[in-house]
Amino acid sequence: MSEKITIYDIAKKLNITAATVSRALNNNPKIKESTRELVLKTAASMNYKQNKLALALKSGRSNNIGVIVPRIDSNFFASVIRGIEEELQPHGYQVIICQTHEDPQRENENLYTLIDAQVDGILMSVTDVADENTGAFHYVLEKNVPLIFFDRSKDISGVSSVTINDFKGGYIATKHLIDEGCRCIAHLSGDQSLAIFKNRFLGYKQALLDNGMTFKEEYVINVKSAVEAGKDAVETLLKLPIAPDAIFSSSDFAALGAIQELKERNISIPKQFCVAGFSNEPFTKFMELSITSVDQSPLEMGKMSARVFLEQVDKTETIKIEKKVVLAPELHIRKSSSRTSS
Amino acid sequence: MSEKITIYDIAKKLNITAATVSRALNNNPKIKESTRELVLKTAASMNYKQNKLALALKSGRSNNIGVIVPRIDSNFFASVIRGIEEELQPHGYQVIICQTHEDPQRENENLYTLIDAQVDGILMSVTDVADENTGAFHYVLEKNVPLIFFDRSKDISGVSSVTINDFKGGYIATKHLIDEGCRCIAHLSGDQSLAIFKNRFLGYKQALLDNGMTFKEEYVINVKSAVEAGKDAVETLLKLPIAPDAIFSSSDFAALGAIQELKERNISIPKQFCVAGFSNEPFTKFMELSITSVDQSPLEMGKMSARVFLEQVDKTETIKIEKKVVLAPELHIRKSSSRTSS
DNA sequence: TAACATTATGTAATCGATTACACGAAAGTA
DNA sequence: TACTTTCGTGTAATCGATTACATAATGTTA
Repeated sequence: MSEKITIYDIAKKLNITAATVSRALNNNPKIKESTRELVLKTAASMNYKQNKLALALKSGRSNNIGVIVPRIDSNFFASVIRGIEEELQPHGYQVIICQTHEDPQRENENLYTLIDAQVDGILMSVTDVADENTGAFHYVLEKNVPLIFFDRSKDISGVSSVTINDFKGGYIATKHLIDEGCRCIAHLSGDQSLAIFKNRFLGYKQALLDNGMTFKEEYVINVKSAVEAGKDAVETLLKLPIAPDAIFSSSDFAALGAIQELKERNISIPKQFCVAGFSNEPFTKFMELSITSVDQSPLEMGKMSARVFLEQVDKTETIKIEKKVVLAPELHIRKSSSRTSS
Repeated sequence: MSEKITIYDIAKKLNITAATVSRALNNNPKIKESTRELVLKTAASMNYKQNKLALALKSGRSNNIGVIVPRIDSNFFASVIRGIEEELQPHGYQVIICQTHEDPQRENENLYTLIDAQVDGILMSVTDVADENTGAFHYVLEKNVPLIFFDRSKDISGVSSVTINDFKGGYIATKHLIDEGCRCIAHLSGDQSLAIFKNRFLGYKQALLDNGMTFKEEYVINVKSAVEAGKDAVETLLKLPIAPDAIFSSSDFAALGAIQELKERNISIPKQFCVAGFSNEPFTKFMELSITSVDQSPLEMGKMSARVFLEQVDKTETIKIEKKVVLAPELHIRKSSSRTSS
């Protein structure tokens, strides 16, 4: 029914060559004004649409960029992607989504697939930072495809990154708990091979030390980012000789679980026990007992990553710029830790 | 540094033609076994990767599919996209994301852009159903690109859709409130030009009538899907001569706002007042006073949409199949409406 | 008017892969 | 031995656009 209209069809109709049509459509100054107008009018009337694939093949640029995340149905990653899409759309780029489900092999496959698909850049949040196998990453770099890490990054030369200052995030959350009068603060940490969790932990530790409090290993519990894990952690913590009176959790979900378990045990929040989480998930502010949390400004992170990509893509290919953007975390103080103001 | 390796490079090295290389790589049976092995080995050693753009241009299939949603950072849409990605990834398709921000013009632009980019199919949730301007949609259909609506659909011949039974969703939620002993149930509705909201409303109405209750216009309030809107609605409802004792909200966010406002006024939930929402947003089950809500199984909706696409794409192009898949909603009963069980 | 500059357009290669058709060589058949 | 298949590979067109180079048409100058 609708045959594809190409520049050859236009050329034939006007008794000129495809080259002239192409030039006319691209506003090449060497084309006579009358010809240009004729071509433009004819193209419109024939409902011509440029075939981007042909253009991509010729130019070597697909105008697609790939985004790799552990999973898309998390508020954080979805917001980052939103930021990326909004920033790149005006520049004519389309965003291709890939998920790793925290599987390093999936991550590798995604990288190869995206390069195969000739994307013009890859923005990603790394899944397994500890994995020594950086083959796929170097493969990307060899192809001179800009690679940008956001949130979770890996230390690879030539790769830019956009992260938040997780150390500071851990620090201000912990400092806040101290300021609220908490004397013994526990920490629910995440996978320490990931810099984000490591730094949140280090920020927590430093805040304790800077404020004359002692740091003890047994108050740090490694948890998965899940409600159940938070409950279990509280159970463990309350068995300690000296029970803590506050928790700084590197995950909002674990913080929620902790709160649920504390309530179960009739421990009053924030009076007897304060809790702060990390990520500022939407639910933290919806709760009746709203949860204090560190915001990571995911939308801004996405936009910034996109901007870094745009900078890289314009540069001469031979120059490797390595830009490290670090965004500031922001503590949202809510009921779960507001003794003074409530 | 890393020049792109093409089949011509392999051909030159082996003193054969690119055609033979292509055939060997594609397991064409006409190729001598020894030649095939040689080519495969050489290709591997030269680190050859097929250029998908060239393939796409030749075959007319990009192996990309476009997904258009109002916004990606909503749990519902993100989950649908997750489902789509997981179902299509094994089939070699990449997912391109577009957002409309509820702007019909953006929606049109996205449609044209995706077709320009030669996607093999478009899966979308419609932004403005009332808009009579279906030009972009027909443009897609003329190009014989499979178009599938999910959740929010528009009635266009030749277009398949995957939705949930919103009527039933509204019905079972309302029936549940009736069963809990509520005598006067209000409804927070959404944009009635969207079938999903219209049907939730109709289900609500029918449940009332089927159970000997009277339906009154003044108990139906049109709200935006936002917390504030829910609060305002409660304020309005409580001013009525006979105040309602329950709310069925077509949005979880409005339901949350309603609950907050009711609590503010010291109305006890669920004893004096029951509330049920729609969408089963993550926060509904996290609340201390968890919120009853209708689940739309977004992941399943995404997977199903992808499957419908896969069916369409294989068929001969001339046959227009129009498949309407309707998923069953599921009511998750929680504290905000559990008088009997709690 | 001859010589030259300028302008607009045509010719053909290119991007990288696929594939209908052609063709030579080997194998099978009479 | 002569003829027909079969097999494996080469030739060249194709997908749709861009662009270096060639060339025709027009204008300018001495």
